[in-house]
Amino acid sequence: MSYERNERYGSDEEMIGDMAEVFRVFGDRTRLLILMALSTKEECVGDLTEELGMTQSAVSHHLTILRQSRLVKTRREGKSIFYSLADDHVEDILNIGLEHINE
Amino acid sequence: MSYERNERYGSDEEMIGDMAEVFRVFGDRTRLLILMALSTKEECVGDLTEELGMTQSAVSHHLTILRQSRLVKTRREGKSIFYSLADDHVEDILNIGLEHINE
DNA sequence: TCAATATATGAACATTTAATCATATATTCA
DNA sequence: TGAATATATGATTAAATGTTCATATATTGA
Repeated sequence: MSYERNERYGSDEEMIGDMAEVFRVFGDRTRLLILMALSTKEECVGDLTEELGMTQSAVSHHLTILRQSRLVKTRREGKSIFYSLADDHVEDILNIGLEHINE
Repeated sequence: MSYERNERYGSDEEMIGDMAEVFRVFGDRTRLLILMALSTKEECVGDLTEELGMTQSAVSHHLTILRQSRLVKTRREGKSIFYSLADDHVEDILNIGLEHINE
């Protein structure tokens, strides 16, 4: 395997930086729990908060990070905001991480 | 997809924690560069150090982290220690991260 | 055995990160 | 409009992380 520069990136540095950032976002227990919860169904912030047993604020901060990394997308319905995985890549990454630790 | 408990793990908590830890290790620019360098060939610490343009100490600290996470393995040859990727999973994870940012 | 070379380790420091608390911003419904 | 509910945001703090510097531990060959 060789890691060639992609057209979308002006430099390798930039590409590596983005890659590291994505992995860093996955590298948190709470965010993994959120992503796994969302892998079966979309869910609103309140339900996620209850499920995770942490403060609403903490969950919301993590959701912001996940949103900024484009790993999740949102949909508003009345007062609630429903979160779901942005695309199939997210599950692929979760699965490969799972495979790795279960090797 | 559902994330069921694996036999190897006493609890989901433990499994999630391990997964987060693996991703966290990938979530660093320098470590990604090391892993990518090692994806084509084994390499000793000195060469990696030169290639990365950082101090030998910094590189060594990162290598320790990679070793502890079992992402790389080592082989001594005289005074040099050669590092290489531990298994195919490592490249799989790199590739999927690369795919994600190039989506 | 001693000097030279390659690598690892520990302590210190600066930066980043996650959690919390308080509060702001929607949205609904009476 | 105003109260209630759901979510987001900003400041603060404690803990984790990456780098550096100094030094320790192998290994080789003279």
